[in-house]
Parts: sequence; C-alpha cells; structure tokens
Amino acid sequence: MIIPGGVDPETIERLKREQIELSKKLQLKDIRPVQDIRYVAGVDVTFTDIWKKETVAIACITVIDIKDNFKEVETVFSEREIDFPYIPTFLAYRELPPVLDAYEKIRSEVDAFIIDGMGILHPRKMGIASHFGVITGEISVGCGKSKLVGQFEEPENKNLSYRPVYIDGEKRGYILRTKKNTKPIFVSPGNNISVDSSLELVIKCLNGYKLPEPTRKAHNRLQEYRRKKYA
DNA sequence: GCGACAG
DNA sequence: ATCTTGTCGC
Repeated sequence: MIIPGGVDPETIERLKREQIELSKKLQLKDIRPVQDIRYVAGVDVTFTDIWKKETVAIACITVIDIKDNFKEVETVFSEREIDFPYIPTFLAYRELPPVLDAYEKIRSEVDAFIIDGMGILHPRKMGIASHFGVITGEISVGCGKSKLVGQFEEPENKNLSYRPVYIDGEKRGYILRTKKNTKPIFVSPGNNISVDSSLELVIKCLNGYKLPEPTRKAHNRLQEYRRKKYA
C-alpha cells in the first residue's frame, strides 16, 4: 500500500529506532572553549517545485569570521532532487543529504556549524543539527525560528532576554529574543557542545538582526541563487 | 479523543 | 519551506 505524499508506518518506526541509536553517540560537553571559536558556518536549505512530491533542494553553507567584522570567508552550494516529505521530527531525512553534499565542498577552516532547526530540542534528541553533528563529528548548534517541542516561559520583551526550554524536566535548550519586539528563536546544542555554550555562541554571532549572521547570510545567499537560476 | 507539530 | 507588495506599528 502506497501512501500519497507520505511514508509507510514501518519506515517511520525504523527511522525512529535509527534516531535513538544515533542519539547514543551524542557528546554534549564542550570540546573547545567558545571564545576560541572563530569561523562559524551557517547552514540553510531551500526548495523549488515544493508542490510536487519530487522537488529540488538547494543547500548553502556560508563560513563567517566572527572575529573579523563578520566577514564572509567562503560560500558553497549543492543541489539535489528530494523525495522524502517534510514530517515533524524527521526533518533530517529530507534536508541532510543536500547539506552533506555542500559540506564536502567546503575548503576553508570551520570551527562550528549553526543549522536551521533543532539540535537536542527534539523528542529523541536528534534534530537535524544533532544528526549532522553526530555524522560529521563537527561542533554543531541548532537554531530554529519556531517551537517543535518543550516547555518554557516567555522571555521578556527586550534584547537578549532568554529562558531555558525543558523536556521531561531536563534543560535541552533556550528560547532567545534577539531583538525587542521580535519573535524569539530556539537554540539548542547539536553535538560536541553544551546547552549553555550553544546559547553563548549564538549570541556572539548576532549582528543586529533577528538571526545569527552565519544563518542570515546563508539564507540570503540561497534566495539570490535560486531566483537567479530561474530568471 | 484532541491538539501540537523544526523546515 | 513556497506563492508575494505594501503597510502598520514598535
């Protein structure tokens, strides 16, 4: 039986078990002091033909030197046809393949990766940022624009106000308001970094906008790449 | 049973 | 995520 636009229940269960297995490889302590992190890569993915089941995913990774006025060091792209649909808590199975393609193209030095989406702020601690971090062994942080799971109190309406986000009473990340009168973002460790250091790193990557500069730059580069290719 | 649900 | 310009408010 084929489910249009979906995935069979057996596959879902298999992927769940895979996430649980991968989560055993998580390392949530700092392998490096945050103050030593200089080259931070922003990772983002966009799509074309999203109304069809088989769409083209375009991934972008932009490396930013946060110790030299947020200078753009390198930017790489990668395209790939995708068939796996968007299913909450299984985002990695849709977006990670193109991201890994782009990852292989990077030639410059990178200290840490900030990825759109969640890290361990996920039911099985395997958001796309954690999945990426466990597979590559890199330092990774998840930075999402909306909530997936977790309990928290609303941060005050002022710049750099934040609150911890819990799952089963365990602190898994932070909700952070990066600007006054702006919707807060969700930060959590992907791999090889702690919950608190993840927040610290994202704050150091802010450059006056809602999103951290690496993420913002990758997103902007993607938009111009996509519309240029169509026109 | 009902609502929630990254991109 | 994507389709899309201007517009209202802090």
